Amino acid sequence: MTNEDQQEQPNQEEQAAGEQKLIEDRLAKAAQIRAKGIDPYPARYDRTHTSIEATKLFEYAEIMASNVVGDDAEHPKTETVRIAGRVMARRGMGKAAFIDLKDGYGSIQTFARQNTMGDEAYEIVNLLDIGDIIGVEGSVIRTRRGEVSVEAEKVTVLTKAIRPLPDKWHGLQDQEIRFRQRYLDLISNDKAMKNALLRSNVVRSMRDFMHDHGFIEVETPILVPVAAGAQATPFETHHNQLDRDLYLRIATELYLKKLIVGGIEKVFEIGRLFRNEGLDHDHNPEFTTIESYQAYADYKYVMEMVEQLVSYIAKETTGSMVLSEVEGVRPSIDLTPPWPRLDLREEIKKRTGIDFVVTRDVESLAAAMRERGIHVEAGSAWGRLLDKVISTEVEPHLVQPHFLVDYPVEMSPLAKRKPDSDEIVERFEGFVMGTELCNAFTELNDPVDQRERFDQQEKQRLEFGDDEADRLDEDFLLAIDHGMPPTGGLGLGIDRLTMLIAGEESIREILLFPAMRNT
RNA sequence: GGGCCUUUAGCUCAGCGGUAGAGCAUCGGACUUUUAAUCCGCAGGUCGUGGGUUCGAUCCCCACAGGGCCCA
Repeated sequence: MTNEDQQEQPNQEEQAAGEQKLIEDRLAKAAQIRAKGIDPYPARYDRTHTSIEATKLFEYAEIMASNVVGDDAEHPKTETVRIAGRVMARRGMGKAAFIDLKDGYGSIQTFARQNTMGDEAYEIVNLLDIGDIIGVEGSVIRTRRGEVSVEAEKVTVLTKAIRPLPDKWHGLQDQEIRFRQRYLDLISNDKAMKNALLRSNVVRSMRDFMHDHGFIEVETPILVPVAAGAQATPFETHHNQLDRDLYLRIATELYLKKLIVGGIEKVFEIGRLFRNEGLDHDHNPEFTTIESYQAYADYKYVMEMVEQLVSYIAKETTGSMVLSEVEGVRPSIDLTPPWPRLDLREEIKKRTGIDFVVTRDVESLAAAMRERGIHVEAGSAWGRLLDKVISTEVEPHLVQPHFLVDYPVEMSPLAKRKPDSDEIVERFEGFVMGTELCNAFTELNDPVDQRERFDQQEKQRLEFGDDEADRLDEDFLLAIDHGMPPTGGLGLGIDRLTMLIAGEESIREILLFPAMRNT
């Protein structure tokens, strides 16, 4: 180690300033540990208990001891345990020290005394820093101040950290560092860890639900020749050997429907989608959805499944279908089925007076919007304008869970028309807290109609320069030419669902590594 | 794309025309039951970057970059 040499050169040591000084101090301690013949980065440690398990073990011992008479009753202690974790705080007192240890499950205090450990073994305690990862072997006791603690017989350095942790009291506040170095957020802020665990539990309970309902989980291509199945701008890439341009998928929809054609009658995929669009509090260029398709079901069936699924996940992850109020963010949200179904046309009429069946062309809809002070983006297609009306005038009112039902065909190129209408399709979207949670419809399985809808989208791309218009996928049309049974399909954003359950307002609090600009 | 706020020690934050301060962490010392340990002492900063105004800029102005919040 060169830093040992540096230690002997006071000039260099004095020159080391700021962060570099902190690092050098810690490297010097690592060298001192090595000088004792101890590896500060050993390969493994046979932990016997987590912090939580060790605490429970002691509490049990305490209860047992309360039934006996004598010294054991006054000072209950457990068998020897080995715990491991990160040093979060140190309270040194010369020949004794208290160290707060945090592991992946919780925290526990350790108590090191020179006369318990022996003079030589205790020296290691003085070489510990906040942030180091250590193992502690000893009995679990309760200190005079009442804290359950592992009384160290042996302390093992498992990893010497050479950079300091954020402030132990204020945690990590800097949002930029929280997102760019999420590990620091996880170490310092309990909420970050809580959200990470919640995300995992949401996905797990979602999988459980789908499997319990007989769905088959699949994985379909992420690199695709046509970015179809949704209205969004894709990321582009290139396969060198095939010398072929490819795209990152913007939806899993069309591949999953091919599997329906193939006879997998209940199918779902949980996976990452990529959309080349801006970032804000609820958009990230990559995000995770579940899409599911069920043969012989229609959108009404899917609606019931969604409210069952979402309320089940809430119950599994929080213990209740009623999400509690989050001060300054939202009232309590009751996800208990059934959720009210609102006819889209009626709801828009109620909120704005606009009847989209009457204002059926761009000019009249734009005029009606201007009349009501709704911003009209010049050159927009009719469907885009109506989407604007819905998102600004209707969605914000849908704080408690609701379904908006029956959309105009222009906005829904993959959905089946209602039997009694050429203009309306069997589609719904679920809303909670004023934002879209899911999108679902009875799938269009008429190959002739489907081709016309794609053509319509292509026309929209040309006429209105709508880069996000859905793309014609011949391969998909070929598939449904062979016959796709009547099918109900669903797409639901998992990050947004987790936001909802967590009571977070930003998707960046849920994504462990949200997209960031270059530094 | 537009507006507003923000960037100062490793972390959390003050300061706002006369080239910087606190708490925690670090470092040295005392301390064998503390838990934001305590007590004494030291050290640590191109004040986001680049221009400009000024005798003098962390502070005022402009541009750029990162972050945040609104709007589109």
